[in-house]
Order: sequence, then structure tokens, then C-alpha cells
Amino acid sequence: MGKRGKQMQREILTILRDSKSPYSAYTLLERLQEIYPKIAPPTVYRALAALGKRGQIHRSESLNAFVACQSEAHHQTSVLSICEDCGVVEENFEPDIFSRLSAALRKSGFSAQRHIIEVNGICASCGPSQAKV
Amino acid sequence: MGKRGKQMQREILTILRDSKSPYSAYTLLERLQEIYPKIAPPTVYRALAALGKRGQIHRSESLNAFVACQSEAHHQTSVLSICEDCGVVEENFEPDIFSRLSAALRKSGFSAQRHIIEVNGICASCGPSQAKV
DNA sequence: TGTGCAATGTTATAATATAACTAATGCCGT
DNA sequence: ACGGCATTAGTTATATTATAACATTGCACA
Repeated sequence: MGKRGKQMQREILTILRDSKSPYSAYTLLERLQEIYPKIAPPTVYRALAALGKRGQIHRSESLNAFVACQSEAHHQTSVLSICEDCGVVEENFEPDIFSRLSAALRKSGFSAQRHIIEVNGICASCGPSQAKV
Repeated sequence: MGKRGKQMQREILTILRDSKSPYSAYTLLERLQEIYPKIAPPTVYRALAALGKRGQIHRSESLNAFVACQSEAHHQTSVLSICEDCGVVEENFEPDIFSRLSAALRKSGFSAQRHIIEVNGICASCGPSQAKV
């Protein structure tokens, strides 16, 4: 990875960390074009791929969008909870669930490699017990 | 829903049931165009939406593709296991996992509405214990 | 019959993602 | 430092997935 790639990755991480809501690749592209007017989609996708491989960002498969990893520490697989109301995506660590899932599938001879768990719903701040503004 | 819509839904279900691998909307479109040469994407997407709402098909969010529901009986949420090798997608019913997941998220005040669980890996037929052809 | 709503058809385009090629960069050995 | 090679980044074009917006059809019911 050369300097430019690293820099793009840093910029993207900064943008994503400033936001609890996910960014699509093309929204990121627009943001980056404010600074680097000429960059094209592959630049963004390459940076996203590198960040993803290192576990620094997560991709929501159901939203086709990206969030910063919230736990710099583990980089372990996580459950993404997605609030339908405010759009906030949170990372939840539930190692039990992943191991149970792998175990359950192993019974049918399936060997799990990558788990995708996303849950749509209503977050604590938007829930019925909270006063709406 | 008029006659034409129902018919499209039947055609799509037939195609998907004949295949254990997922079909993309556009691959379905091509198949349908063999019979109805003039149909356009919205026709397919409308039929897919209707089938999905009734639980007769499932959409893999990570593949952007569709499979027939394998259990005409329940239409309950399921875990999709996706073989990286042969591409076969199986439905697995693990009600425990879904309730645990909802329970775990509820602890942080999140109220779950829809679960997406997809697991990539190697299926029984492709696994190391099986002779490769 | 006519009129109004829901379903379908049609056209166009938006949004997401990658292939394929070129240019630049960095690195290694001399 | 220099040439040659491999990796990274830039560029162009295009593939893939999905929906908006409007026109048309057809059916229910006054």
C-alpha cells in the first residue's frame, strides 16, 4: 500500500468515525472529492476493501453501506443493529451467538467461515419508552 | 394483484424451486424473457416483492439474489448458509438463535424487528471429508 | 356506461460495484 | 544513482442492481 492509499483510508476512517450512521461508497466519494476533486469510485472501493480486510470498518450488507468499527480493540465479528427510525448502526458483541450458529450448522455438515448478522429494529433512543421530540 | 402479476410470481417460484442456487433479479429477468420477451426490470422486482412479503422467497442480502423458501410450511425467518464452493444456499431453522439475539439486543434497549443471518462457508458436499470429483 | 382506483407496462435513470488498462511509484540489486 | 520489476494508484468504461415517474389497461361498482 502506497502513501496515497493509506491517506484515503485515514480520511475514510475519520469520516466514518465522526458518524454513527453508515455511509455509502458514493457518499464517501462525494466527501472525499471535496478534498481530492478527481478521485474515482475504484479509489474509494480499494480503500474500503483494505479497511475491511483489517477489520477497521464493517459493511452492512442490507444497507450497502459502511460504518467504522467501534471497538478498536477486538476487530471481531459483530452483530449490527440498525435503527429503522434514526438510522444509527451499533456494533454488538455476542460471541455466544456466533459459536452457537457455527455449531448448529456444523450438525448439517456445514463449516462456517464468515457470519453476517444484521438486525433491523428500533433503538433505545427512538423506542416507545422515550419521549419523542 | 392482477392475473399477470400472479403469473409472473408463479413463473419465478418455479424457476427458483428448480434451483438450489440463488438467482439475481436480472438472471430471472433473462429467464422470463424467454417466454415474455418484453418484460422489464420493474415487473420482476414487483413480483419478487410480492413473493418476499408472503415469505415464499428469501433474499440473500450478501449476494443480492433470491432463493425459494424451502419450507412451504413455516415461512419463518431462517439462517441462510451459503457454500463458497458450489454456491448452494440452504435454509436453516434456528429459532433459538433468533430469540437469543433479540434478547441480547433488548438488554441495550434495542427492539428487534427483522433479523438477517447469513453464513458463508463450505457445505457438507464440498467439505474436506468428501472426495472431490 | 362511465369514472375511478389498482395493477401493469414503459421509459428512463439512479445507485452500487468492478473490469481492464495505463501511469506512477517504490523498491531491490548492482 | 540507475535500470528493471513489482506493486499501487489513476482512468475510463461498463456491468450490475434497483427504482422513480409516468402512461396505459382493466376491472369494480355507482
